Amino acid sequence: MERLDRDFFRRNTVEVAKSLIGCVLARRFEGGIAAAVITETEAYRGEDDPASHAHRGPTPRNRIMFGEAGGLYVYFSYGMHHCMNVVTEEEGQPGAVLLRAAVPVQGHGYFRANRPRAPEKQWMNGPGKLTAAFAINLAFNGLDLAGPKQEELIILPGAPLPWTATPRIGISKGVELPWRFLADPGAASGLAGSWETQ
DNA sequence: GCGAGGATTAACT
DNA sequence: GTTAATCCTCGCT
Repeated sequence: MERLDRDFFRRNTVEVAKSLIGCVLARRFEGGIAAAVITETEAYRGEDDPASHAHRGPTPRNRIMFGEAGGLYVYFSYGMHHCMNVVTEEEGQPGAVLLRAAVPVQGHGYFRANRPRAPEKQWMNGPGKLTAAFAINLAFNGLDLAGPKQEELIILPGAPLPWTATPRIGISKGVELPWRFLADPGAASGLAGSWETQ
């Protein structure tokens, strides 16, 4: 199956965030592949979005958000967690979709190894947990998910899932924008058993 | 150079 | 429901 290409990501950030629900995040580990269906995303844009890291213009940290669509923007937060985003919009226009949660569908052993203390249902039901399960860290910042060369981390198209839009979580500004998208629990549960989001 | 705060999580009471 | 953990980034001096 072919990965999502740059044209998929080079669109309005909110549209990409919706479209990613149901798509499959796939990671190549030594010896095999692990994959999970994306069930929760949030859209972050630029000047019009006070909650976005890109709101006040480019900095060394957020420069990836201003780059080519399909890039991976990883940042470190609260002294202990990483969060991963996919860059959207035309180059020069900031935008990224935060991947917040997913349901494992392949390579459970890898996820279990990366989340040794958590039960399966809580392996990746939050942004920090998702990056932990996929072993994503700052070394992945700037990785080109749409690049035909790299095989470490890609996103594959999946069956579209019904979703709901809600306000974003954990932010103090821009709280009124309904830019969080989460798969309908019923639809997601058919993929790999029940799941829940905190 | 310094200080504040953060797109969170897990372990408490 | 409350809070500690923990460190990078940014903005200001």
